[in-house]
Amino acid sequence: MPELPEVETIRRQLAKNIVGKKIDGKKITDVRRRAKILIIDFANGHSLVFHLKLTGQLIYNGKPSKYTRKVFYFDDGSRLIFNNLRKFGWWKKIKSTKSIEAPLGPEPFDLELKQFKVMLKKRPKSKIKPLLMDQKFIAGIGNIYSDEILFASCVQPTRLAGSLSQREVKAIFDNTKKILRKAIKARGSSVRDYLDGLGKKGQYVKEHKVYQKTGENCPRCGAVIKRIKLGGRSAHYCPKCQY
DNA sequence: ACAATATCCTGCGAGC
DNA sequence: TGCTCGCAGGATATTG
Repeated sequence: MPELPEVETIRRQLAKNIVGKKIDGKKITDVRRRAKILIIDFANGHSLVFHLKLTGQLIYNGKPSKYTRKVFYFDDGSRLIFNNLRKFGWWKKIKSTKSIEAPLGPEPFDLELKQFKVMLKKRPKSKIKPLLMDQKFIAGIGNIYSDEILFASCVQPTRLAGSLSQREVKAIFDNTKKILRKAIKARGSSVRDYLDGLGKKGQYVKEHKVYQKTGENCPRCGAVIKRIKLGGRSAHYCPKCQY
């Protein structure tokens, strides 16, 4: 499930390989990421935008498979394949990315603690996990990293934003950046379908403490990891050392 | 303002 | 073996 670290990994790899090349005579000037959306900019101001959703893959010089929905060819003969097994992902060509970027919340790495506190104050009745996953609230966090961030912060996913202590808010803020940073270093989490921009698996699954660890022992206190449904999503947490 | 649910789609593993 | 069922889930629309 590509979230911020996975899309950022792909972005970096693609940027290295395709900036300066051309598709249909149009020169690529940049490869950007906003939330979980990957953006390829062209010199004429137009962009190709991709959302990988659950099972999307963007692989530079990848070998097409039965799930390859689109292949982009570059002027040097290299290519970019877009795989989309469950067809939730999408891509399109647009003239401006403004309308796509406008509704999204701030990027975690651009965020300051003070601002984060103000954001939370506006949503006191929201449960913290669904809130962290709300792209209009903060960009790029999905089911995996929200579970891991809350575990690291010792906060239960059902806690209301307004009930968090200053200390807990700071922990969530710090752990968000820390975990996302570490996950990018590991090239993301290949739980099932995700592959990076070169077709390789991300290594961050090894660092998962609670995500999909239902029934296993908490690495911090030994209690049994629990799974609950929250807004149609599964939340994994330790009932003993997350409060 | 918030929660819960269905929806899109396909593969996989469990259970019978 | 081969069926059915539940599950995985990002974002959105809908209903409560």
